[in-house]
Amino acid sequence: MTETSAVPAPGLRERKKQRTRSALIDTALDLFLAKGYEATTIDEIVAAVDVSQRTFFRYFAGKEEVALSMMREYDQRFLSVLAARPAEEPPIAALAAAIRGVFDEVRRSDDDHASRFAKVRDVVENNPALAVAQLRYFNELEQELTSILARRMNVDLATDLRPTLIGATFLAVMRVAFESCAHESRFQTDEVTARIGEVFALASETLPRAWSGD
Amino acid sequence: MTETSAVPAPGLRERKKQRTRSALIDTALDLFLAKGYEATTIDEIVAAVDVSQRTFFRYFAGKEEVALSMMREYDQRFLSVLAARPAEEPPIAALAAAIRGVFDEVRRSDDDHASRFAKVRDVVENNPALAVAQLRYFNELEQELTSILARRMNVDLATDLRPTLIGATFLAVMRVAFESCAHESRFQTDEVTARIGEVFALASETLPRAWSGD
DNA sequence: AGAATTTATGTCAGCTCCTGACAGATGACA
DNA sequence: TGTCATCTGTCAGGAGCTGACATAAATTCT
Repeated sequence: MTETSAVPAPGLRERKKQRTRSALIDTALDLFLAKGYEATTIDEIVAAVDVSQRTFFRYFAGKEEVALSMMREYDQRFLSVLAARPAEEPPIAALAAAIRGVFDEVRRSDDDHASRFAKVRDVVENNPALAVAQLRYFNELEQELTSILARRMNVDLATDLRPTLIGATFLAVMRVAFESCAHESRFQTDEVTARIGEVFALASETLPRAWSGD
Repeated sequence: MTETSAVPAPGLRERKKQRTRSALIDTALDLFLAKGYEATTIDEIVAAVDVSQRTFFRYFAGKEEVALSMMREYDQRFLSVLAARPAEEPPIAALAAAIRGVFDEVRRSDDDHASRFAKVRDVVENNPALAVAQLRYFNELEQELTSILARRMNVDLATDLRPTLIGATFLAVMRVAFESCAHESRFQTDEVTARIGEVFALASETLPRAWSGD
């Protein structure tokens, strides 16, 4: 009953692909949770799903990707929500609204997503290599984010550094919020959104003061 | 004439180690510049230095480390300069002063350092994998930085998120400065310091406004 | 429906990064 | 000089990842 418009019929082939992809993600996450990320080998994952190793690497560029592929989906949603915000809105307000929008979507979606999300955060928090990979994702997100901001502010990225500055500091603040949640093992969406609100308020109070030379 | 106290005599063994370490770094960087990072294999590096592969991995945890080991040294200097700043200084001012201090040191040191620095930035900028590793370094730096800030501000890191916020945004701004330099292939220390100054001024003007809801 | 074409998957062979275990070489120190 | 600690080399092997080619399956065409 999930209807995404402009997609007449997924087709058997496409459905099978989605199924294997999901299977790979789920069993990988479960194995990571059970045995740890490093200790889990790709051979074990593909054996459990009953596909060849080569197939795995056609779906995911590497072992990290399968763990973080979901994050990327959320990032993409965030960006599209942001792009849809009215242009008159000041940058930080638009960013805050976009974050809230994504969490609303997640909350409304099937429990499946929420449980996967919790698993991913759990796995990532307990593994340095994945934390690094997550940094990379944040970095990619930052680039897409700044280009959207530049469009909104109607300036050129190469000559005007303000979109870059705002995007970078915004994501830094978000990162602080997420990490403080992780540090206290608070992964429920309600807790996370609440924390984001707190950190946002704190940032609005702290940063202007700090950067104006106080 | 560089005197680090409490080091009576380096000893032959220690000197040899330093020599191998330096040789590995230099030849690695040169090979990276000549053939590219990915295309350069560890076997080639150790062959050029005439050491076994096993030895390489005893000096560096991985291929990335040899390229970025220098960055880490600068980071350490930055942190120690920061720790030495007077406690009355506001956080951002102390951070700015520490950055300036490190660049002064670099400028005063042998040309060796400067040329290595240029090589490193060149190699890193042209390779995604290294850019990722650099993100990791930035992240480690951030943690050490925030704990120093917390000590300066005399608060607890776990309960007061302000040091984390300030540290994260400060490094974000520095990153913007560095990346804008790299984007224009400006690696001279004078150019970099000048750019840092500009970005700092821009941040002081932009961020307070953005975060106070303008 | 059957043939033709596209596309996903499997197999295999091989490269590179990285590690553990053990043996040999070399500087440190009495 | 001889003992000891430490650095280094060699070997074997596992894990991640890729290219090339063949097979199987789904889509499209006739």
